[in-house]
Amino acid sequence: MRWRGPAGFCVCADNHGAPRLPVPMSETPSTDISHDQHTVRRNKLAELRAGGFDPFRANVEQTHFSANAVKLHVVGQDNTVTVSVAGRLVTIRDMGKSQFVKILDQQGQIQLYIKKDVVGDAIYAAFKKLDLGDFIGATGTLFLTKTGEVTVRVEKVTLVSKALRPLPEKWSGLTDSEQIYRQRYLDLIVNTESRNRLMTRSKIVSHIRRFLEDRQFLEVETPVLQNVAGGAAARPFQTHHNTLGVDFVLRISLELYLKRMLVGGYDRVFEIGRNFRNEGVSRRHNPEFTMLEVYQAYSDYRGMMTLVQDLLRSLCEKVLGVSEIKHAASGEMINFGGQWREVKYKDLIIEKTGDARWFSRSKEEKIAGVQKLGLHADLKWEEFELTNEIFGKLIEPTFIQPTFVTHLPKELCPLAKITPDDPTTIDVFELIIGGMEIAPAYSEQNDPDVQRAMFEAQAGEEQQKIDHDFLLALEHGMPPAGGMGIGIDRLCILLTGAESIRDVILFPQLRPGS
RNA sequence: GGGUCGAUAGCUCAAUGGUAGAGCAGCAUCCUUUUAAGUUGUUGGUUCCGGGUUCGAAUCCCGGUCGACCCA
Repeated sequence: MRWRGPAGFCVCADNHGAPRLPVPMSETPSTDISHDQHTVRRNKLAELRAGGFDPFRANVEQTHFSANAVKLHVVGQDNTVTVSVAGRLVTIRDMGKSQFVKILDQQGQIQLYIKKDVVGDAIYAAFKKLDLGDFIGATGTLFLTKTGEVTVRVEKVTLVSKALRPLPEKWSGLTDSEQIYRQRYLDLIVNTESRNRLMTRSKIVSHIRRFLEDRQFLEVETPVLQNVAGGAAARPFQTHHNTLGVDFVLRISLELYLKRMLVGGYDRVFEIGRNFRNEGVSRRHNPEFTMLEVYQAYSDYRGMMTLVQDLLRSLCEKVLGVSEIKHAASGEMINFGGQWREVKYKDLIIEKTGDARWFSRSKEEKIAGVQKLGLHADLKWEEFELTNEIFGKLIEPTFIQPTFVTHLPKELCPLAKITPDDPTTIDVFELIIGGMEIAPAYSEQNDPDVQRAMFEAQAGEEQQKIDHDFLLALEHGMPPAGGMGIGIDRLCILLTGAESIRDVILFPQLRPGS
């Protein structure tokens, strides 16, 4: 049954149902508040309600998103296809008795053309009272304008939701980074680049899921609240469960629970989940960040090499539609084709230090060597940390093209298998692209006794941080496996050419505003 | 945690110790194919907050808040 508005409303003359734009009952400007846009809009809202019109409707017909609608137009056949679109009013070009306006929906913008003699005086007058930012629904036919833009010739139009605050300036958008992060929704409305970048992130994550599922990997979800934060070396956030009366920490890694899944017989598993590290905030670090971890039984780190190459190539091709991307900082093109470079960690260090016997030098000699390279050497650091300073500061940033650095010192990760012919290194790789660590992968340690010993050595005086429940799981037997982690945020920085991790996170962590 | 820089109208930005301005947005006006539409007029300020210096502070000094970048 058709809804009929009370007197004073404009209901469309057609028989399609819903009431359309309201016609204000009276002009009621009293004091001049024209400078205060919020008040002006509140007054318009009150006028709508006083007229019995709902400024926040339940729904409106939407047959097409903007880009899909535009595709329906056939050149030379104007006004043959009818569409209903909906979105936020972002541009108004008022020409008196007709207007071109644009609305923004998930796919972008579409232009609408509304003519007084098509919709009638009352609807047209009401339409003129709409504000930038309001949500409207419109139905009409597609035509091509003089300048060649597919446009909806509006026959019916409905105010769907009133905006009480003005939009940021349409040309420059938002530039204040603080406001961009705190009010991301505004950034998404007015900054097309942000919109596209963050939408690309969604597509990347979605494609990763499909890619892995196609290869028989199962997605699982493991606990965020944990008794022991394992799988990485990082300070955890602490929290408390009231009714259990127990303190928990937020996870810093997905690793130990996913390996329990291998024990449980899930041979190929992955999780895309949030990790939390109570550490610094920077262009490359957010306290909460998203990791992909993948485990494949009966594979090893070399199997992960193939997997990650296939995955990244697939992402470039299917999500970005390219085979190489531009490295934002250097401008160099990163090529994802061919066999990626593979080099041993030790060889890189020896090359950089020019010292073939670097790894048998004393700690004092290593400190001197680090300083000689112009780096800060903290006297408290262990020997492997001194060496790794060279890697992190002088080697890693120079690898723009995809590079597998293999056989890292065993102290850098206690969860990988020792290299059979070198007891000082582990069977792992670190994939470097664009000067960033993108993906570490291991031949996973599955000997419970070796694992316990490595945990104990790493924990030092903090033996309570050892996850004994995980070791118990390993004693039940875990298949050999290759495992890999990819920092999704950094991957998105790389693939979208962003300058900061904050640009690929919808709501990056900030101090509370005032 | 340290250093550097920044915060002015709803938004984007001017104003270098002497009357806080412009564009967009808003308000009002003209305009029935515009593309940052155009036209005429017009409203709008706790210059981040708190102190200080000065006849006088957006501007100089001190402290704080928030942000960006660099370093740890």
